[in-house]
Amino acid sequence: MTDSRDNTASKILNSLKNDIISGEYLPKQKLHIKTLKEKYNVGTSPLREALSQLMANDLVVSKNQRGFYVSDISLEDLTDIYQTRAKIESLCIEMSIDKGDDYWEANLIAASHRLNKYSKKDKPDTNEWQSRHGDFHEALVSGCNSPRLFQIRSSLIEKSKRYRSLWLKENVSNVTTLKINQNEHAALMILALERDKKAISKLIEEHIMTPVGIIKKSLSQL
Amino acid sequence: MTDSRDNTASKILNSLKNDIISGEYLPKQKLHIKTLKEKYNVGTSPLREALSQLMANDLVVSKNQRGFYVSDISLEDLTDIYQTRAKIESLCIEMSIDKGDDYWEANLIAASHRLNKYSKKDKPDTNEWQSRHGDFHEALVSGCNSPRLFQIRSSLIEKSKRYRSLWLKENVSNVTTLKINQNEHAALMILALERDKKAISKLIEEHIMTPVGIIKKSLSQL
DNA sequence: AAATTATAAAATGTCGACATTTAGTAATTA
DNA sequence: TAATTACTAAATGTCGACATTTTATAATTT
Repeated sequence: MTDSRDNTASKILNSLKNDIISGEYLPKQKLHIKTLKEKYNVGTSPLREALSQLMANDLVVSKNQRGFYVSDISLEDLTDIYQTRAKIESLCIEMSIDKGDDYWEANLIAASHRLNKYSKKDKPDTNEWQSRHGDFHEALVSGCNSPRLFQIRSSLIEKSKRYRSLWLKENVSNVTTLKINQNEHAALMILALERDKKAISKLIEEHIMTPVGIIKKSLSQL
Repeated sequence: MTDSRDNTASKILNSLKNDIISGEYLPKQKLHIKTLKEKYNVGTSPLREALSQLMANDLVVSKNQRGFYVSDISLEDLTDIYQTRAKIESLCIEMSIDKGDDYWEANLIAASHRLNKYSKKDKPDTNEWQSRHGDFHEALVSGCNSPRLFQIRSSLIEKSKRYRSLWLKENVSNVTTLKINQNEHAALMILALERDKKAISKLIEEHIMTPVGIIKKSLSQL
């Protein structure tokens, strides 16, 4: 994972990012330079460089002479993130339908199969299910073939994951919660293969917005 | 502009960013730490922190132990940037039409008027025209009311500006070139007020893609 | 002469130290 | 007692120095 050719800043960037996304550091939490230096075993410069990159990613904010903080969250931002994500995802899929070839179709069917099989399992592992779930959605959009749009999509997924992590922290993760929209996935694949842009746009937006209500409820109780 | 409360990294970040976007530093050009330190009169740490943020913005890349470089450009990326920008702009406008109120309409009419008046001027200043042009397009999308989507839009505009700067460097900037799509602006406003999503989407995408052919031609000659 | 090796110069990335600012605590005043 | 002030401790942001790596140049070998 971490290439030894990478410099120290690159090395810790991912750890730091994951720790924020996974909710180990809470919103608004202060990120003490000294503490982080000890935790990640690095010097000042690489650490600050990593934090600088996270600032550009909106995961960290800094006030001059008052250090770094995990960026704050809000109900408005939660909605905005997910809504934007839904629109972007819809856009990606529409472009996929326009441009997607036989390989895109085949790949989609394969990913769908892998997700389906695992969803029927007796004692499924959450991480594995999430991995296959992610792959399925990526297969849906992979035909759009726009690096820049993918980048936007990834960045939004990261930000939304942060909200979901905070919700999962409160509510013990159970796969059944994640499986409720099982039939939606089947419908998405069918509509994709039928190249029904209008219908799939509507469905994917709803699909993505599904967790918002639940997370919102959980967050407003904090 | 630059707040004295800001730290050094924040201060030079904008200068550095503008110098890259405006084409003062060319694609793939090496950014020597020593040279930059002298030019911007700063120490190592703030400079590297600013460069780190620009890395996250895809304007700068770094190879370990081989320093920082201005990120490369390509015809594919040019197309991708503009195409993505067109889609995002279309999305913003559609949302504006859904959500936009009387203030949005009024603001749009005002911005259109300012652009119109200036376009008819005898000896217009390029910067002033560009400013009013930018304001008009911003007025179009301002009703969408999604900070995250705006952020994406801004970031794409920055990246596309870089391509346009490189083209302008070759071809002396003349306002007439920028004015050719005058009537398109009028049409955009009318369609916005008529709330014709389908028609305005089509037009805005074409409008944004207009310069691509010209810039492409210019770049492939380099 | 071409290719390889050895040497010197330049540049990078990291660290620790220092001055400055902020935050926290005790002392003073009203 | 509450509020203000003075003081101490902690933390930040910046700099210059140093070890390491890379690049450029010269010397050596085939």
